[in-house]
Amino acid sequence: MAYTVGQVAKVARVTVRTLHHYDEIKLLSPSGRTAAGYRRYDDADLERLQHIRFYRELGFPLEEIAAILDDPTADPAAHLRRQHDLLTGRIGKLQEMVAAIEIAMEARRMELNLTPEERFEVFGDVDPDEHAEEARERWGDTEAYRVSTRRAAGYSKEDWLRHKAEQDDWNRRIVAALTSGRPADSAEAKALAEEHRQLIVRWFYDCSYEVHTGLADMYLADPRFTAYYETIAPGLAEYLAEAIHANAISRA
Amino acid sequence: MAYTVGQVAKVARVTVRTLHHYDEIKLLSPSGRTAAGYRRYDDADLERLQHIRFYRELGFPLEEIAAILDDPTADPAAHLRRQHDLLTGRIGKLQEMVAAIEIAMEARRMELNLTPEERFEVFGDVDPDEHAEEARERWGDTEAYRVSTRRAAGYSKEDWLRHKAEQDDWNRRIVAALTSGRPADSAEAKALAEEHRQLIVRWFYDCSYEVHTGLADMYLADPRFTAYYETIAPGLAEYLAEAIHANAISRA
DNA sequence: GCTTGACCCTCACGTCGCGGCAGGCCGGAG
DNA sequence: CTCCGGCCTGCCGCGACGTGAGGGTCAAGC
Repeated sequence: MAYTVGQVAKVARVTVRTLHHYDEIKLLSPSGRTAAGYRRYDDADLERLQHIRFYRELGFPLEEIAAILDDPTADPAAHLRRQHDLLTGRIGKLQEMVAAIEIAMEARRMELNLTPEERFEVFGDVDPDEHAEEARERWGDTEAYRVSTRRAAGYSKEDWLRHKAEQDDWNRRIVAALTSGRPADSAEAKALAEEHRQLIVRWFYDCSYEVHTGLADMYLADPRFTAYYETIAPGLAEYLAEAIHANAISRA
Repeated sequence: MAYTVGQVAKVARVTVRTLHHYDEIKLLSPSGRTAAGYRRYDDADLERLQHIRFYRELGFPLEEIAAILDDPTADPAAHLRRQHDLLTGRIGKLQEMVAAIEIAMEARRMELNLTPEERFEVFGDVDPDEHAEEARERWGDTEAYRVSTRRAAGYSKEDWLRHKAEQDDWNRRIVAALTSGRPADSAEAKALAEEHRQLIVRWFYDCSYEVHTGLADMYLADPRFTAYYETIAPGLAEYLAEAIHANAISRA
């Protein structure tokens, strides 16, 4: 029930120096000392340290942690609830970042560039300035920049032409399927959805069925992607999204 | 296409000082300067800054970020893939922490204490020491500590007795349902599952149907919780878990 | 042409959360 | 009694900026 600094450090995965520091700033002072001046920690100290570690892990400054832990109106259960909320919030934020990365990957794949503002949106809310004022320039005229980044991506010109040919071929075939009235859950449409996924895997990044259906939803939710598909054929975004979902389900 | 420090700082949500710092350590030097010595950033600089921000957000030291970004063998697409992987990894870690919090909440609810080692398990892998050597002492004899923490939780003695009565009543009724052979997806069992959830909500923490089914899985996966329910009645852990799932489905 | 205020520059010192080492005092095993 | 590992208290250093101080720059309005 009583532990030395070393023991505490080991079990809590912190260094002895850290415990000294916490003692110095009175964030966590051991409940007692031995005659020789050795720090003695008890179970309550360990519990406090666990909470400290938790908030620290989430990036809270030590001073704030002290305020949280010394708040007399918060019982232990409240701390657990708060931690639970914090975690789910963080997870949500990270999932948004994942979504942003997937957007970036798809934007790259479609040779569609993002404005600087869009590229940083993931890191927080934008102050509702103009924002879409200069939205026109995101579609055009940066051909030179595109070419340069394309070179940087490590593809040779021939690779790129081959990919473009495959992509064009696929485009033609899905437009044919759409205009000929084949339902989006038909075997043919599903096969085209699967080909779409394979195209991504071969040329860009590993795209599981889960990620693929995520993309499908994105095509509908994000006007930039919807617009991209709509320029190929009206109704294509929705058709493709449905086919992707049907394909994913039938492969599960 | 050309930005001043202030403009970059605004769009990237960093301070001017940070940009100065990145310039000092040559992590991100503006592509040019004006005659007066003003820093001028271009789109490529912004792209680099975006990556820097990303890795920084995930806690990477600047030096390492420089190494990652200056690695000539990594094309832009590879960065996106890497970032995607990093994020999903982080999410996984946070979800484990959520699970640990839920365990802690349930452990608290059941008056079951965790050993110090268990309490810190969430923060990383344990070196496979003895670990369960002294597992016996986690079940017993810390009555005094329990009482003290219970007081700290803000419940009065009467509150606690009322809760205990409710809990005992529920215990009796679910054991009756189990032994009388009522199927776990019967209306009666589902009602008892719902009561279980309400009991948690009233006395401990907000427990959605989602969290509730999470608990059900935990009762089966974690021997500590299984053992707890088994001591009340053999087969109860499984029965309750099934009833909780059935209840959650029928409420969805 | 001149002021004014917002923006930019370069030092340079301060802060936070420790890491790491020096120099010295315990404490139990042999 | 003597080790060796562990503990103690300074104290300096570092990474990633924050925060002025002291001074030049630029576009807008008079």
